[in-house]
Amino acid sequence: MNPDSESDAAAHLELFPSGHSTAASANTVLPEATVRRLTSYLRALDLVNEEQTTVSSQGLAEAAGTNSATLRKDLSLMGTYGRRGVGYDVKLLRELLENTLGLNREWRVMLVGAGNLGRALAGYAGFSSHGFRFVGVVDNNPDLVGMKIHDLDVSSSDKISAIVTEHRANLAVVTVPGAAAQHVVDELVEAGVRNILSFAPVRVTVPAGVTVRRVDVAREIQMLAYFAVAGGGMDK
Amino acid sequence: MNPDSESDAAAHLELFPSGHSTAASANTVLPEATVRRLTSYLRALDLVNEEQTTVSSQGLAEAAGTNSATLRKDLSLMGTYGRRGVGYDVKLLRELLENTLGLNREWRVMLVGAGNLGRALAGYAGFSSHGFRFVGVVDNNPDLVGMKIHDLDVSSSDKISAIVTEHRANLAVVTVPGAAAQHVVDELVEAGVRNILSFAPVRVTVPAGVTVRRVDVAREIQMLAYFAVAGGGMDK
DNA sequence: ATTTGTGAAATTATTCACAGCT
DNA sequence: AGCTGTGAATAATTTCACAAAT
Repeated sequence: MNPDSESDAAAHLELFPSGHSTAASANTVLPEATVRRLTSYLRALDLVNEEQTTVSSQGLAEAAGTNSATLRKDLSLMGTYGRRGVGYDVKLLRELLENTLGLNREWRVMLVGAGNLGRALAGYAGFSSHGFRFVGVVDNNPDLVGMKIHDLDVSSSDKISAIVTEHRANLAVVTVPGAAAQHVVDELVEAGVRNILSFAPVRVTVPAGVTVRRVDVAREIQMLAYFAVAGGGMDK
Repeated sequence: MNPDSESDAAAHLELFPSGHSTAASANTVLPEATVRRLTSYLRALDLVNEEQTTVSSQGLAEAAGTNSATLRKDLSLMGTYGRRGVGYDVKLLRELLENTLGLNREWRVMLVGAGNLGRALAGYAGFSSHGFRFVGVVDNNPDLVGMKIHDLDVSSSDKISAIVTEHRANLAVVTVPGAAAQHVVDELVEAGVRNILSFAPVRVTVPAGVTVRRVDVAREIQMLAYFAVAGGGMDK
């Protein structure tokens, strides 16, 4: 199973069950590890020299923190054609990655939870530059309702459904405490949201067809602690 | 290589190179995937009934979102002994997990970046409850210097080294913009910090022996977008 | 009667290495 | 000569399935 994804929506069937899966094009779902690296490749593309119109698997892989064989395998899964002896066209590759990742669409994001974390995310440039636009913010703290966060009015939490509908939100970011998370997610799902990024430190359950990805900060710092102790990065 | 870890410090040698790696006890470094799940098991333990003194691999795995075989394999890597026909002792298992993950130590955490994200993390209860204590906060925004964040005074960024030394910080959390990240990390490393959790959206380079774990929020939302599109969770 | 611990099998992911194109 | 695309080889991880323990 998928370690960070909490629904079955990401665990997919092979659409060409038998042998001939050569150059799968956009039909097969890519492995999660590959998708993770695709985001790195996209970011690494920003680092290539402005004048450079082409980039080698070697060069890009280094910037992205992998090796060239992995990169070529990854790209070949999307049916990409670089040019032998030359490399990959930078512009084309960026488009391919953006299309594959679904960043060419408009994602209308509903933010639930307007605390420090929510505010940090609402202001994060890395979202807006890739098609993610916040269309609504709610919080159940009355002190926050009415405040403005990056041009958006904070509404009361009982408006979730209305706002999702009005702005046709197709993605939600949840930054509420663990105790509130399941309830909030239920409401979002009920309102029709099928894609949720949750920062709450609990596992939530959702119906089939809904994907929840979780960012678990506590887990990350715990894993850091483990490798520090096990790997000798612990002083005294 | 390790997808989320940016130094070699987490990629370790097998300490018993040849065959007999049965019941590895605390000597071998665990696979990253196992460590990730250990954090889930620890969290799932909080969900077991107060009166329940023992838990089965089946029950705990379900709460943690895996299957029982994986859980038993994971625990067996730490040389654990549950009791056949009975299960695992809840209290003992929690201790084992905390010890293994290094959560029984005191982690003195230096926070660099006191923006919304930094403040959110400084106030996050999930840290303090597992041995992570913030000992200093710096920011290079003069407006923030002198402010208090959860009992800590925000200092100017040029105090990094002094504060790390004074409080013997052994872990740092970095929430600065990408452009500042490498510089900040260099200073932390120079000051002796060997374990860094970075939220900056860039890859940083560090000397061998220093571990950087990165939490990349942009990546997570992009991956969510991919699975939404590829998996049919995209309306219209 | 349960439930662990673990070899063996199956599956998945990564890396090698080189033929084939430019 | 340089660099991709990809089968084949290797490595890592997960799952099966059952003997051993209580």
